[in-house]
Parts: sequence; C-alpha cells; structure tokens
Amino acid sequence: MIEQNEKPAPTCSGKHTKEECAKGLQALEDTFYVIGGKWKLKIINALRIGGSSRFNQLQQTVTGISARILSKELKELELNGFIKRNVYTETPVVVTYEITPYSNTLGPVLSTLIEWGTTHRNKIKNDYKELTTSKD
Amino acid sequence: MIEQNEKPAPTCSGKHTKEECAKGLQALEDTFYVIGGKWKLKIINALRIGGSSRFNQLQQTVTGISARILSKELKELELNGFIKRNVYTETPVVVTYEITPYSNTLGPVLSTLIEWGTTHRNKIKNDYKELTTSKD
DNA sequence: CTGAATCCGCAAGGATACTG
DNA sequence: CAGTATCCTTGCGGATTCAG
Repeated sequence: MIEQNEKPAPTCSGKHTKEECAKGLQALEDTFYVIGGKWKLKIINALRIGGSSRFNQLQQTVTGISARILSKELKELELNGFIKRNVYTETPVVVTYEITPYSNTLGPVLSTLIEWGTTHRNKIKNDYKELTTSKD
Repeated sequence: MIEQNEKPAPTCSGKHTKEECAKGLQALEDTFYVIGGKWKLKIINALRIGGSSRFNQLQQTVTGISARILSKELKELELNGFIKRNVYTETPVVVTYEITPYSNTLGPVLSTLIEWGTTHRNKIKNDYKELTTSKD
C-alpha cells in the first residue's frame, strides 16, 4: 500500500541463486510430504517428551485430535519409520506407540520450530501490549 | 503388525512432562498458524535466497503456485510482517517483494527444515537402492 | 481399549478468464 | 505486469457408529 518512485531493486538472479532456491524448494517439499500436515509433528513431539504412550493417552495429550485422524496419522508415521507400534496380547489388549531412533533426527527441527513459535508468541503479546498502552 | 507379550512400557507421565508437552503443542500450533500451509515457507525461502523479486518472477521461482494463491499468501505474509511490498509508479508499474528483518528470525527454522529434507531424501534414495540391489 | 467404517462439511488450493 | 474474480475439485478432518 506504500508507493515509491525510486528505481526497482536489482533482483539478483544468478544461476547459482536459482539452483540453490530450487534445491531449497525441493527439500521443503520433501519435508512437508512426510511430516507436514496439522498433526504429525505434534504427535512425534508428544511421544518424544511423554515417552511410550497408548492410543487414548495420546489422544488426550495431542489436544483436539480425533480418533480417526490419530489412527491414520499413526499408521503413516509407522510406515515412514518414525514410530513403532507395540501390541501386548494381554487381556484386554494393550497397544503402545514409541518413537524410533529415526524420529530423533527430527530433534533439531522440533526444537527450532518450538523455539520460534514461543518467541513469536511473545513478540505478538508485546506488540499487542504496545498497542493498548499506545502513546506514540 | 508385530505382536509381543512382554509387559507394557511404564508410560512416564509426570506433571512436568505434561506441561512441557502442552507448551510444545502450543508453540507448534502458533508456528503453523503463521508459517504453516503449503507455500509460505517456500516463498520466504525464495525471497531470502533470490532477494527482492517481482510478482511474476516469484511465481516462476516458487514452482507450481498459482497467481491467486501467490497473491493471497503474499498479502498474509505482509500482514504478519514477514515481507515488504514496494510499488514503483513508473510506467509500467513495478512491484517488488522483499523479506523484512523479522523474516530472518526464521533462518534457523528454514535451515533445519531444508537440511532435514535433504538428508531424508538421501536416506530414501539409499533405502530404495538397497531394495533394488537386494542381496541380503 | 483400540481402533475401523461411514458420512459429511469446510477450506485450501487449482484453472481459467478478465482488469487496470 | 500485477494482480482479481469466478468456479470447481480435492483432501483434511470432525462426528458418529460399530467391531474385535
């Protein structure tokens, strides 16, 4: 909404830049493909922190998820090697889920994501505070 | 699909764990709220690497995005303070987009995400190779 | 308890055409 | 060139019910 009349920026678009950009795009695509969506990272995070959990336990921890979705997500996560499903054939049957070593490669991802989210939330809170106590 | 008969895991669920988990959930929620979705991080990444870009240029860089979605995403990103829109009223009008300093706080997020995606892709490739040259 | 099956609504996103 | 408008498809996810 702001207009200017100086000259446009040079839009540095060398070949190297282009390739690097495409590579990033590709990598982001791959990442989202396996751990994208609304729930996957939350589930992995819950299992990372809470340790081995049962189905209902997990559904309570991951607030708001329905049984259907949780079931589906767990299946996909298992297929991709992020979690392990253990069935104990006692009576009644007990099923637990736990993360695999491969999930631990997501550690840095989860950390930075959570850290950024926390910082961002604080920023928003401050922005709001400054707005309400506005005196500039 | 694997059945066991040993005893279930202890499911460590202390209060501290519960809080930490909830906090992580919250943070992930916040993060996804602003930079979630299919395109936002890709756009920011493109602008980070390619520098200031024009609309059509951006649409070519971020492969597969439609004009409608790009327009919408750019608007949201601007609202949330991630990018800046510059209008140069020459003839014809030129509009450029560039990231703001706040977008730079996403640096670590993008790095880890991209790095993980790259590593994961290589892993998948190797798994596949081992499958095709299977001799174990 | 641990899911699977079914049905359904909504919103994200795609295709295309059009405007200043 | 930089979008907007319109229409349409798809998939995510919720609610409910049922089964082992």
